[in-house]
Amino acid sequence: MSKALIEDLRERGLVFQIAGEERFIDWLEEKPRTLYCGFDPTADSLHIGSLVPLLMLRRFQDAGHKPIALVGGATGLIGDPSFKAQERQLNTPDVVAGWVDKLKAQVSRFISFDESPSSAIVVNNLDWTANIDVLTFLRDIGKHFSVNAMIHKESVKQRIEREGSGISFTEFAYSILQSLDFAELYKGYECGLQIGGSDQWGNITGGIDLTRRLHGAQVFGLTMPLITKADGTKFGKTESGTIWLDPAKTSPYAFYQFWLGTADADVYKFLRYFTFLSPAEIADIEVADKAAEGRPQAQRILAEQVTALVHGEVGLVAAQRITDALFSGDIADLSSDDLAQLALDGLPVTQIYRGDLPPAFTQLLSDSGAVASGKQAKDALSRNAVFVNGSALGLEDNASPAVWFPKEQALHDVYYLVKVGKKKHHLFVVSGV
RNA sequence: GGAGGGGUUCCCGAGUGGCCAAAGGGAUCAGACUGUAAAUCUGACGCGAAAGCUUCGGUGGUUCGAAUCCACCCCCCUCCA
Repeated sequence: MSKALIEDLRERGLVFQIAGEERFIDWLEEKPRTLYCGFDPTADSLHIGSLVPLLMLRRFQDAGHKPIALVGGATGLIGDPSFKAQERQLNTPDVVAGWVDKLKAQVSRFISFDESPSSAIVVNNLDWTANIDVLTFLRDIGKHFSVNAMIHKESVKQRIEREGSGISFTEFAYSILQSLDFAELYKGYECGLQIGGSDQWGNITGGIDLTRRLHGAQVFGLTMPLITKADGTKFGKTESGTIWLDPAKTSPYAFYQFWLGTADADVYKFLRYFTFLSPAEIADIEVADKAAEGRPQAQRILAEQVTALVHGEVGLVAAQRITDALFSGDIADLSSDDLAQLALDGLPVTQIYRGDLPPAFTQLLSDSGAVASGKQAKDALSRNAVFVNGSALGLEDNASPAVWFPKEQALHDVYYLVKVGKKKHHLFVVSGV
């Protein structure tokens, strides 16, 4: 069972390093084990960077093990310096506490809570760190850490060695807190494995050392590779910012579109990372795509799988409905209800009275957020890249509201669907005379 | 506390009195080609429809004119104590 799990993870390329590798497989095979992964509240939502570890917890749970999702109510107050170029801004305790609650709900959706032995647990490390006093911390915990070893960790090396940066004691001590988490979870839940991104290696091995010193126990660590894109740009960011897991911050439609836009060079790898499709199924998709002309199927499958995982079937259907309407359907066929639904499903929408329309279309577009600035709108207009309900506008129309939104062309009297460029859509609801 | 080095437009990074809204690279946006790809080419890239307005850590000052010079202050880094 567990051998098959590790084999599957290796095939997917999800195993970067294992701490304690010689004994790890046997240990995992022996009986159902407890493992954990930490998620620090650095915002009011997780983003897709946390998806791989979340799914990893699920993969272990599916193989019969018990996952613990740790939300870093304490570590989130400090800030993990690992591979960060700069010291981070501290957030206030009540803000972090609010984020902890949101993250708890979010991580809970990816692992299952039944009454079985492998039922998941969510914990907050503030529970065991909040009341440690300084002297106890320094004497009982700090004594186990060698500063000599800590400053040589790759994760903080840059901050220590490179001119122009630096690291506060606060952040430097972060890895001690995370190490303590592992030891505490071992003590409280017999948790014997911590998983995390490859940047967490130093923090994980710190926890392994501490657990051995405090409890004389051998525990393990497994890291996942950093997710990279073939073009070298950072994974998980787009022009409109981070891709969040919270549908209020990134709509299911935008989320679906993000995955649909995955580069060919990355898409099969991402299928292995982000879905539960077997490596064999994924290989079949790749073969079929190679044989076929035109657009590969992999992006669509990836988008469907991941959107369903994160936003459920309902979210996926909504995302696809908008996608169909905007990219392949005929917008004139959309019913009034459909249009209203698109707005609810995440299509950006602006309501405005006809009399309040600004003097320039570029201004309307930038005010509504459809474009980043009037300059961009102007550029698009001059290249005939702006469409209202399917007909192109030019730069010469910029100052004539009657041309942008002619009454007789309104869909259901009030709707104007504006397209800027190939992919950006914005719905205007224009009322009044 | 002492000595030295820095803070430039989203990022990196040039720029030491006018030719600077500020080189170059990256990122981003739009067009062409396409598959809502990639690569490539073209254009845009502080804000503004425009006239024009606002930037180079902050505040004052010198000057016809300052990102560039002066004073004070804030922040970061290195070494020393």
